[in-house]
Amino acid sequence: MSRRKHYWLMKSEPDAFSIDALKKVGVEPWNGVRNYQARNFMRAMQPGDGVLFYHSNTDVPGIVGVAEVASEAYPDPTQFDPKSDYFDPKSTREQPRWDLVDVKFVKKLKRTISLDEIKGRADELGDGFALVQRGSRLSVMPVTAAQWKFLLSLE
DNA sequence: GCCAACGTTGGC
DNA sequence: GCCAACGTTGGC
Repeated sequence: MSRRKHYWLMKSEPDAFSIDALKKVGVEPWNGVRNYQARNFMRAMQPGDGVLFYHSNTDVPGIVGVAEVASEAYPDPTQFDPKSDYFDPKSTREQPRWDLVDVKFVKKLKRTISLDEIKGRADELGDGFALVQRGSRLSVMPVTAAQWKFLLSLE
């Protein structure tokens, strides 16, 4: 089954995992997502989908790079590991709660497309872009092809 | 099933 | 470090 390429935005705190860290390892399992909506978006991902890599909780939050979905969703192993911060005692191997996808480095942007700048372009992005919705804490969200194109044109 | 309490996210 | 917004938990 193939389908048209979809686009996403994924947030990471650079202290925990940055675009530079992804560049270094090449491919990384995107573990630790513990939000059902974000998980469901990952379940909808297919290899080859585009990912905007976003740095949150940092001096200048914003889009810093481009990555690519490199696997279908599969159970996040950290949910089974009692020593992990992401351990979930309610999750079992028979019935895992949390999935992840592998994410592959594509490129680092020449500059950060800051959240400030993105907010300033809200009109061009259209309503309901989850990133700039008040109070939105979603860490994985869909991006339309038009939004993808527009955001990368700002680089 | 309601909702208060609590924990987390993430901008500032 | 603060705190608003939001999701989850658990008592009832």
